[in-house]
Order: sequence, then C-alpha cells, then structure tokens
Amino acid sequence: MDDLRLKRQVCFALYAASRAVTGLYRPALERLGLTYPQYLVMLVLWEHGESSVKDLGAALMLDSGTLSPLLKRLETVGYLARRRDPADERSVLIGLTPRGEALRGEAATVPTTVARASGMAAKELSALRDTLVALTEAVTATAAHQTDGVRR
Amino acid sequence: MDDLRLKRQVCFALYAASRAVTGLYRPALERLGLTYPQYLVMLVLWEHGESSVKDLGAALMLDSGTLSPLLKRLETVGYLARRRDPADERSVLIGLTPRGEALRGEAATVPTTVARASGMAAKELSALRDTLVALTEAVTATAAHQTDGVRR
DNA sequence: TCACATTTGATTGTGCACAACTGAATCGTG
DNA sequence: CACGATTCAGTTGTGCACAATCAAATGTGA
Repeated sequence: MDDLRLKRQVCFALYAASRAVTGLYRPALERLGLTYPQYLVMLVLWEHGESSVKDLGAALMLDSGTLSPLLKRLETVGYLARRRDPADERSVLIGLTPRGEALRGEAATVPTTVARASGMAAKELSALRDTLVALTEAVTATAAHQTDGVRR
Repeated sequence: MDDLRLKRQVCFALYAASRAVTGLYRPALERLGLTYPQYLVMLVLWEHGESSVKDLGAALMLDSGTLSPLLKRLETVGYLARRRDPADERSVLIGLTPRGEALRGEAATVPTTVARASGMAAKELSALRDTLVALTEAVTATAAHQTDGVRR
C-alpha cells in the first residue's frame, strides 16, 4: 500500500516550491512589465540572440501552443520582433528590439535579489539546481521512452 | 553583474522539473479522470476527510479563485459533495462521495509507479523533498514579511 | 518528378493560477 | 446592542500549459 499523505509527495513539494519561488519573482518582474514565462523567453534571447520558435521551445520545454500567444504579447509591447527565416519559410525567427535588449540591464539584479530573499545559501541553491536538472532529465527520458514503447 | 544564463537559474530548474514530473503523473491520473491539482485535492480529502475550502487552500497554497471552479468540476463528476458549515454559514465544507472515497484504492499505486519512473532512489527523493519544503517555507516567510513591511 | 510523410508555427478548447473585486456572514470594540 | 472591520467563498479577467488539429513549407523515396 502506497503512502498517499500529501507531505510525503515529492511532486507536491515541487509544485508548491515552484509556485512559491515564481511568486517571489513576481514583484521584481512586474516592474519590468514581464510575467515569469515571458522573463524566461527574454533570458534565452539575451543569451543566444535571435532564435526560432522551435529553439525557444526546446530551451524552455514549451510548445507553440504556449509560445505563440506569449511571443505575440511581447511583440505587442515592443520587446520582440519576428521574421520568417529566409532559408526555411516554415521557421519564424524571434529577435530582440532595442527596447528588449535594453531591458537586460534592468533585469541584471533580479536573480541575486531573489536568491537572497530565498533564505538559502548559494552553495545549497546550486546543489538543489543540479538535483532538479538531473530529475528533469531522468523524467523526460522516461517519458520519451514510454511513448516510444507505446508506438512500437 | 548577475548571471542571467538560463541553466544557472534555480527558478527555471524548479519550473521545468515541476512540469516534467506533473507530466509523468498525467497518464496515470487520466485513468482516474483527474487532473494533477484535482488529484492533490483528493489527497487532502482522503487524508483529512471533510474540509472547508479555506483548509484545502491552506494545505495546497491555493486560493478560492483556483479552488472554486476546480471543486465545482469534481462535484459535477460525482467525487465530492459540498455543504454549508452549520456553525459558520460563511464556510463551505467539502466531503467525499462514496465514488470519491472508492477512488482512493485506484490511486494507491500512483506514487510508487511515478517514483520508479523518476529514475531516482527513494532516499534521494526524500532528501530532495525536504530541501524543497525548507525552500518553500523560507520563501513564503520572506514574502509574508515583505507584505507586512509594506503595509505598516 | 511526384506522391506522401514530416516539420514548423498557429489556432482552438480546457483547466489551472492569480489578482481584483463582490456579497454575505461573523467578529470586535465602543 | 451597533457598526465598521474582517473572513470566507465565489466571480471576472488575464495569462499560462497542454492536447488536438490545421495549413504551409520542406524533406524523402520510388
């Protein structure tokens, strides 16, 4: 018989922690006019420059159903520009406008501000991050394997 | 200057892991006719029995804006019943129907099935859970402290 | 080359999250 | 008791997530 007590569930701990930490970002990001997923998109673009919707989706594990309207909103407020890839007309390239690029400076202090508010040491946080990345990789590998198994 | 690289962000690791693990639950929960947040509500009710919306919200860190429509859906499919608290007419008590209670047996194998699919050892998972709980507590304490500070 | 499969991004529909607000019930203080 | 403040659940509006589907562009093999 399995243990169904809420406090024993790793899944709930993850779900609760993710929402709590996102909430910690909210006030800082509100000042930048960004939601949390929008901020993640900006992180990718600041780091890698112009990217296809596909590449953004791969980096953030999001599909076009989530990204398309999100990118449209960021385009409307003037942080992004989109253009077709001349080499492959199926692909759409998302780039930063000057305003979007300029936002990077304002965002620079966000991570350490939040990290400090988290009440955990930097070493502890990076250990946690590594564990979470390993978990995510294990889980996505399992999920991919399962769907493969079903299909074959 | 802060590090804005995506892979360095604990927040993204949390966000990605939470969604990946939720996705691992999805096929199992689909067989029970539950979404992941609906499953969490059922966990609380199986463990504590009839509870007010307020108590469900406290346990899951969700407000009535999320819970009200979710509970209405679970009531519609016949897992829950709601009644006013005779001792306090503001409060609504959510209880399990026989069908909702019976679902517990079918859900019993879900956690270990998912844990196995996660590819992590039980000891590692419980250590991760404890770290996440500590992080959530630290973050919510900070958030509460901040809003207190603003109000005063 | 041509028929067919695959890739890419967009759209539609459902169900959370969360802020802001509403109305009813209850509480607290004078 | 009275009455303003608070609590509680619900509603509205916005923005994700994600499944399912679509159309256009591209790839592939006979």
